Order: sequence, then C-alpha cells, then structure tokens
Amino acid sequence: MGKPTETRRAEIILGALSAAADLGLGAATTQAIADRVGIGQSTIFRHYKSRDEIFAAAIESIGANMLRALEPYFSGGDSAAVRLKEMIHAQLIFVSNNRGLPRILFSDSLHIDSPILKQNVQRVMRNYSSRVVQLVQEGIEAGEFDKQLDPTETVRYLMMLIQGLLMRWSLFDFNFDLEAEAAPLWDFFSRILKAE
Amino acid sequence: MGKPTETRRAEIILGALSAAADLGLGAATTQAIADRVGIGQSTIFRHYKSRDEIFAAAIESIGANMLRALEPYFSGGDSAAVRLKEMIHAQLIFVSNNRGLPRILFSDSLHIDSPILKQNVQRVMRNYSSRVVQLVQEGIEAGEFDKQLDPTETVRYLMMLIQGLLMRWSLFDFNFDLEAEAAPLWDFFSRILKAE
DNA sequence: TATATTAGCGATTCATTAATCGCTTTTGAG
DNA sequence: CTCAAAAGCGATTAATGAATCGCTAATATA
Repeated sequence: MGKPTETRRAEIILGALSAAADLGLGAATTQAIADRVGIGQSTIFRHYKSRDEIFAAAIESIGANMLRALEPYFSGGDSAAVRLKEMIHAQLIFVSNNRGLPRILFSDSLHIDSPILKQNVQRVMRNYSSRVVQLVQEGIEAGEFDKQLDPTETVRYLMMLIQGLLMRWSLFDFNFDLEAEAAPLWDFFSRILKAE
Repeated sequence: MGKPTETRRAEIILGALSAAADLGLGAATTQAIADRVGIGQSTIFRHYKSRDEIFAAAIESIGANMLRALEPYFSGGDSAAVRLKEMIHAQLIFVSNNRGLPRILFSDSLHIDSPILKQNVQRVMRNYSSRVVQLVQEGIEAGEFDKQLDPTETVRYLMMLIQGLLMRWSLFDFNFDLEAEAAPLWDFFSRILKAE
C-alpha cells in the first residue's frame, strides 16, 4: 500500500486548498485534487467519505492555522494599538499565502450548499472575533482607544473591512499586493479608534 | 406561440435572479429558471443562446437598476452628508429586495468561471464608485468632511464595509434586517468623515 | 515468513445539466 | 383568412463529476 492515511489526509487537504485557490471551490473536483496529490481519483475516497468532508476538514485546518498565526498578537507585550496593527498585517500575509481561503469565502458552495461548511466558517469567525474584541477592550482600558467605542461593534466593522478587501482581491484575480494594503487599512481604521 | 421575446427575456432575467437568490448562482439551473418563468427548460434557449448569457444580462440589469435607485442622491438639494447617508440606506434597501445580488457577488461563477460576468460587475462597481467619489468631494469642498481625506480612498473603504456587510448577510442566510444596519454603519463611517 | 489489512487503481455506474432537434401550436402581417 | 415566423415542448444527447466495485500491491504485525 501507499502512505499511511493520516499523511494522505493532510496531503489531500493541501491539494484541495491548492485546487480551490486556482480553480475555485466549485471547480476543485476530486479529480483535480487527486492530480495535485498524485493519486487516482477513486483513491480519494479511501481517505474521505465524500468531497464535502474534504472541504469541511480543509476549512477546519485553514481556520486553525490562521488563528495560530495570529495568536502572538493577542497576548504580546506591545501596546494594544501596535498589536492590533500587526495582527491585521499578519492576517493579510496569511491570506496572501492561502488563496484558497477567499475562494472558499466567496463560493456558493459555502453560502448555499453546505450548512456544515457554513457552520465551520462561522465558528472560526466567532473565535477570531472574540479574541480581537478582547484586544480592543485592552486598548480602551489602557486609554489608547476612545472610551466611547463599543468593542464588539468596532470589531464587526473591522471584519467587514477585511472581508470587503478580500472580496476585492479575489474579484481582481489576486492581482494586487494584499500585504501592501495593511498600512492604508490601518490608517483608515485607526481614525475610528483614536482617543479624543 | 407564447409571449413576445422581449417580454420573455425580461421574465427570464427575473426568474434567474429569483433562482439565484434562493438556490445560489451555481444551483440556478436552466430548469430552475424555466420553472419560475413557467416555461419548459428547452424554451429558455429560444431567448438566450446560453446560460451564461442569461446571467450576464441579469447582472447588467440589476446593476443598472441599482444605479437608477441611487441616482437621486447623487444630485439632490440636501447636503452631501445627508445624501451620502441616505444613499447608503437606499442601497441596503435595494439589496434587501434583490437578494440575487449578494448571491452573485459571492459565487465562484463570478470569481472564477466567467470573465464576462466579472467585467460586468467591475464596470458597475467603477460606475458606482465614481459617483460616490464625486459626492464625497462635494462634502469636502463644502467643509462638511475633513479636508485631508482622499475621496477615492475613502470611497474604497466604504465599498469594503458594504461588501463585508453583504457577505455577512448572505453567510447568515439573510436572517437579520439589512436595512437596520444602515444607521449604525453610518455612525461608524461618519466618524471618518468628520471635519476636525 | 505468512497473512490480514490497507492503500491504490481502472473501469463503471448513476445523477445532473446545458444544449440540440424535430415537431406542434400560436400569433401577427398581408 | 392564410401562412410564414416565432414560441413552445418533450425527448434526446453529450459531457461532467461524485461515488462504487472488484481487483492488485504494498505493508505491518504476529
């Protein structure tokens, strides 16, 4: 036989994300995934019961990776403002290196077909949100940010900004430097945060 | 024979948008569209050469309708701030009544498959953007908004906010009142605009 | 080393769906 | 009123893609 199934499962997730990045989630067929992994189409089903299961696992994986990449900023020694700024930067770098993520975010498979995928994404978003809210709260308490701000609301709008940016990036075929958007985005967003 | 083709073409566009709203763009099959119009699946092709053509026309149509709905705010007699606020409100009302629009915006058909659809959407966005930039410019010149603002940049972020909001709305199955988001969104956004 | 287990494959099945075709029905222009 | 053009339909085609099946080959373990 070939490699042990745990290795293969991980490879299949990578193949699925790679295929989704290039072709879109809908066109990331089991054949396309198998090609990237270097195995036959039918072999996919030795490791996952269905195609949906693959993408459920893929979202799980990429969500966990993103949260892991941002973890340092939720608890470092810098000021809240610096950490928030750098977290946004780190997030855009992460997405730059994981183009499958916006493709999943803006696929109708996510928005319609699969309640499981949707729940996974919503869970990751809630998780992310609650940590960033904490960070904003710290900033408010430290007097760095406007005391009048509602942290939850503020973070919601930050997420909208980032999602809107990713939407644009995906729509324009990834043809601008996403990381370079971090600085101007921060300039804009921090106008809101400014303590009077 | 049945109705004249121009009537049918319009009906098919409505059916396509309705199907896309309910089922997503990918699952809005020619059969689903035909069902809504009340004609046979094959009859669709008497009026449009291909499925893609239908959605190209649908985007064209919905884009034009949206711009028409917003037209009053680009040139009314009120202050720029009031018009901008009301334009955002009107836009959210429009999208509430045209759920096919976010479904199209967040479909992989748009992001991947069809360069034509993509170009149509980009054109509508540019059109929209240039008018809103004008409006912001007026506000700046009238001293209502901060003179330091870059109008183009500012409008880009407004669009990101709105797109992010629509993304959220679609992801949460349209289960919150989109129109009600206009006021808090304005509260947030207008903090940016404030002349010092 | 013997053997049960698991990974892998090619061929096949089954479902879906856009698009075509031949034929029928309706309509409107002359 | 006539008849050509247009609208409509059911059946069919062709392509695609997820999932199944029977078989083979590699591996772990006893």
